[in-house]
Amino acid sequence: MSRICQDGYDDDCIKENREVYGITYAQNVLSGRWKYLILWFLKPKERRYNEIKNFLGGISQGSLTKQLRELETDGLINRKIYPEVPPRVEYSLTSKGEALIPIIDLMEEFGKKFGENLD
Amino acid sequence: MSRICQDGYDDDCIKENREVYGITYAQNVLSGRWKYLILWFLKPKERRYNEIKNFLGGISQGSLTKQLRELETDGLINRKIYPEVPPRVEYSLTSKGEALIPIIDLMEEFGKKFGENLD
DNA sequence: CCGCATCCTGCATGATACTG
DNA sequence: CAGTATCATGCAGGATGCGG
Repeated sequence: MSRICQDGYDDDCIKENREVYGITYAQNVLSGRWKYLILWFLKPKERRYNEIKNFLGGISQGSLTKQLRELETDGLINRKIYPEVPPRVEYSLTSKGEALIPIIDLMEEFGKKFGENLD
Repeated sequence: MSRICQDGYDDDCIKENREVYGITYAQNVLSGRWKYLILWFLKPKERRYNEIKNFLGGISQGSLTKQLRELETDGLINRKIYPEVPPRVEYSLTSKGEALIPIIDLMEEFGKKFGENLD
């Protein structure tokens, strides 16, 4: 999803969205098909690139790398490179990323309670 | 954002995503650029179509109608038509929609605490 | 093993015109 | 006022091939 209110907005949008700025910000850093699941998967412990990829199943390498870079840029995850052969890279939550976990947990509860089948 | 795991998934994706099914479901019903803000705006009381449109500022009529229909189809909002001239339509949260409010509130808090400027 | 570069496609959204 | 219909478009994400 593209970021909200960067262009084409009018004064009402500016005024009103300042009130709900936090919602828009959270939505922006979480925009992306796989980010909720990635954060959820990193919740218990750090994970390697291929662990995440196998967990997500359907994601392409290009997309996974992109989502991980965005999460890193937004300060939600750490990326640690181990100079080994073959290379090893481990991802983990930052404190900012951990602050999103309650949101994700609530979403999980909501879906368990209200979710029907997706098809 | 398109719905996750409807096609092209492999067995891992099925197996693993069942664990996090709720997250995916919540993400699906909330997919759309304006839905969080619409739900937040409906939180205090029911609102008319044009109230929502003015609040959001930048949205087009076509997009707003589409998002409202999706929210209605997913059972998050009610749509009440008053047979007047000119016509009046009021939208309000269902109990299912209200169940999402804690999530939105947490996102607002998160953004207030961690958000930088969007540009 | 963990990427990056490139190309391609679908879909969400916007723009615009029209209507009961 | 609250839509519907149609068309245009930008961008997220997938596919594929190559690289340290």
